[in-house]
Amino acid sequence: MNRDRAVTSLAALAQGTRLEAFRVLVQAGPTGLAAGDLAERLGISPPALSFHLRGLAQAGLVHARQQGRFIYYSAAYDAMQSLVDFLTENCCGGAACAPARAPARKSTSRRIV
Amino acid sequence: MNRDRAVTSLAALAQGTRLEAFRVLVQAGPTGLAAGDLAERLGISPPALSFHLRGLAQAGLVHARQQGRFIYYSAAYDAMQSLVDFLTENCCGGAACAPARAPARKSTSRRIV
DNA sequence: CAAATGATTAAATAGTTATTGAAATGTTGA
DNA sequence: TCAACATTTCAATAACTATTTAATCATTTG
Repeated sequence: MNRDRAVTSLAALAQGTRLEAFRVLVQAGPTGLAAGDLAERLGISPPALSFHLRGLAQAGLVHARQQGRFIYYSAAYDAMQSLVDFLTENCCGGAACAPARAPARKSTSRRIV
Repeated sequence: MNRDRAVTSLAALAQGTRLEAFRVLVQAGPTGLAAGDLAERLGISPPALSFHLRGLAQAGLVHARQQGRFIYYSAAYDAMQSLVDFLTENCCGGAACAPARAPARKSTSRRIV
């Protein structure tokens, strides 16, 4: 995992329909779902689903396999785990993360967010 | 954490400059960095940084505090952890989920606080 | 108060993304 | 082969995102 791949993966998940599709596939398990079933479940048109699945597949977050006239999509758990590992690595400069969980200091400085 | 908040957070991280900014802040620790220092470090203009920090702040991934004329930005570790938890929850339909839930092979970095 | 500094906001623009309907591709079974 | 079905690709458009320059806001200091 590197920055560009992480951006691609994050972008793939950073959209309501795709995040929902991915989560449905995660819960569907390794067998996955046929594209048509997934489209119906999400309430979107087949071309719309195809567009979004393309993004997820390019990011490596879902796998597709053809079975007869159906194409089954399933979640790529390992890719998901790689992304999570990347996001959480080098936290706190590699040092102990304890300081990060210290309550926000009530200094004279003004909190603006 | 819900779907919409997750999408906002993922979108905030799904851009090279913002992901890089966030990672720099994560490594900078709880004190964070002044906006100017961060802009210089990333090699982008102040307005560009302001635009990107706004996205990260709205997603709750960074905190800002004013100190004199400087505004210090720091990573919100707890928000990051919430996102990671959301992404990995309900994995495999709640059933046994060895592939995705196994401890990270090369590190123990999944938890960041 | 005025000047200087750090940062944000505004306006304009180029580039990217999502959505829709129509057409095309590929697979199965009569 | 032909008809039916599942899915994808194409083309057009609307909406959103990122970047730039100029202007504005806020804080400190002379």
